[in-house]
Amino acid sequence: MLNRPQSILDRSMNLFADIRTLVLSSLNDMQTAGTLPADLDFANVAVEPPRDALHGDMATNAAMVLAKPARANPRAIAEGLAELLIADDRIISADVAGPGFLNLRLSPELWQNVIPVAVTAGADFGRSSMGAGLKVNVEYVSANPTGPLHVGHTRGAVFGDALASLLDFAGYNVTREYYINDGGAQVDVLARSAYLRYLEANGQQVEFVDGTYPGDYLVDVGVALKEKYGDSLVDKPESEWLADLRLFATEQMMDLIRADLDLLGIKMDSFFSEKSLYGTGLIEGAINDLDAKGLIYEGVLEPPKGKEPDDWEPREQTLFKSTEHGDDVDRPVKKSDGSWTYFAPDIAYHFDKVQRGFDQLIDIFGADHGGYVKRMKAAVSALSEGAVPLDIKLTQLVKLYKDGEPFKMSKRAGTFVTLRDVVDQVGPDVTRFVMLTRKNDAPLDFDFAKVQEQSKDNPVFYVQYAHARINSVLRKADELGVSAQTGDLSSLTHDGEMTLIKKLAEWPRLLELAAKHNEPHRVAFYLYELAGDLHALWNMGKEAHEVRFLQDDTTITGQKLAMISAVKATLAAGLGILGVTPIDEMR
RNA sequence: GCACCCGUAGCUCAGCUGGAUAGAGCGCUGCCCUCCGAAGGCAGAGGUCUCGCGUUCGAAUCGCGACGGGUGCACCA
Repeated sequence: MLNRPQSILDRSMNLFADIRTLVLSSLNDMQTAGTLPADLDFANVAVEPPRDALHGDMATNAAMVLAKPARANPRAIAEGLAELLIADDRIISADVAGPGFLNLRLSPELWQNVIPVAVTAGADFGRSSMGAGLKVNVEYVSANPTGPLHVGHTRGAVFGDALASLLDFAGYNVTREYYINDGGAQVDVLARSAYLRYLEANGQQVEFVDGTYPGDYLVDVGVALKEKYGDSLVDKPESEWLADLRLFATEQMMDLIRADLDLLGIKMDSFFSEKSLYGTGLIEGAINDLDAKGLIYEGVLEPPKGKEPDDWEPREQTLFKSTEHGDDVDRPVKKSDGSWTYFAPDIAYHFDKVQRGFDQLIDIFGADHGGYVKRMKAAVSALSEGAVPLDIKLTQLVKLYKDGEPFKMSKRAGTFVTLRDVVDQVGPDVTRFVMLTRKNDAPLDFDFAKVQEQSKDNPVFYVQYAHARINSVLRKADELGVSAQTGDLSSLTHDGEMTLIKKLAEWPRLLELAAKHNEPHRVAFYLYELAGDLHALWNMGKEAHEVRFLQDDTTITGQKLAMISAVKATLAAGLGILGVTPIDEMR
């Protein structure tokens, strides 16, 4: 997806960026003319949609931002700037308002011009070169390979995947990665549980005591084990089968997880195994690197405060001086018996990411991992000497409801609702969209009945419906032998049309902001608003027949079809990022 | 006890990282609707942005301190 037709990239998609460029060059002219001092930082100069449409099309805060450093009256700067801007034929009016806002009104042609750009680009409309090909690693899901994915994983999976797509769309070179926690004690538990299912397959009665996984999903593994080993492992001591079963069961679980991800259309670029870090010198290498930086020492930690653990006693162990990189306390990398803590392979894994040459790292964790954020950031900061930023996004809990009642059961897993349960109920598109209609750090209520409702308060339906509506009009137009034409668009001047067109023009800017902040939910909210503007225009057509899309005059119809085609392209682009299929027809 | 996240309309949530009179959906109230083009439309009421101090031309947004809610605080992964 890196080689895009130049013609698309060359055309300016972002009208707000264009006008900002104009503002900046005018400010430069003022410097040349001596109206403004030479040494000014324009980084904070913004060109934005105004909060109130009555104020104009765009507003810039340039005068207010520069007033202090330039030691000048903001309104005076604004007036000087207005004079220069108005000379550009794209600007119809430039009015100073309030404390020094400069409200700009743009020519309708300029707005209308977004239509051919969107129509030509199609689902690539808004694609940006902002990321400049920087290599970003997005690590997400990374669930223990001990069972099927559950709802909590689902949110992380959807969020990570949409974020990866968003960054790709914004011009980053993205790698989607899954870290397989196949090195620790939980895999022993898995192997023992699989062994019980194996015994069961061999006709024995077994009991799942505490510390084993009772879920049905291991039944098949037991059967597969019987096929492979017959009864040769029955009554054998653990030491004879544990290693083999760890491997076997982990592979089976990863197949299960891959199948779960597949249900949501998620394809990882890379799976990284924790196990591969052991016995290969990679952990030692990473710790040595920290040691060489003077960040490893032998010491004794203070007891945890406020918890009064009864079994706590001071012990000397190998510690990482994470406090030098912003953590609250130093963290152990080795246990007192000399073996690695779980943190050590995590350090090695992130060291490996740094060494693979990524410019940025992003980890998606569940909210219950909030406690690891600081230490992971400290590790990456130390290992990369501050060169590689690590952003960690925590996804909050998902609360499931059915008709307003909390919903907790799962047939397959016994104790939790699986990803498959959810997708089977509502489908991948609804699952994905709903999970993205909230900021990642806000809890999410997911009501099975509500998300399938066909009404305005269901954003999934509302956005899909807009896409289908456009499609239905285009189909009808096709039957009438009329098609979109993007040459002259001067008939599109109605308020409702201009509102819609201006919303379209915001898309490239919004996309870049969403990518900059790693917030895919902004795309979902934008699509809802865009769909709302389209539906509003449609409804206006009941009264004002001149805004209906299909008119007797085929020239005018062609222009309107171009407009809704542009909306369709934008919806497709946005839904594509969210990983939701735009539908052509409501059933 | 400490750290992180959150606190915006009756409810569920946005609010573009400091801008103008704080928005949407639901719910409520009142009108309208059988439409190329079903799964609705328009309007209205509803706010001390938890509270207090501070930073400045300007704060829901930034800082500090309270208060309230969530999560986490091991040699577990």
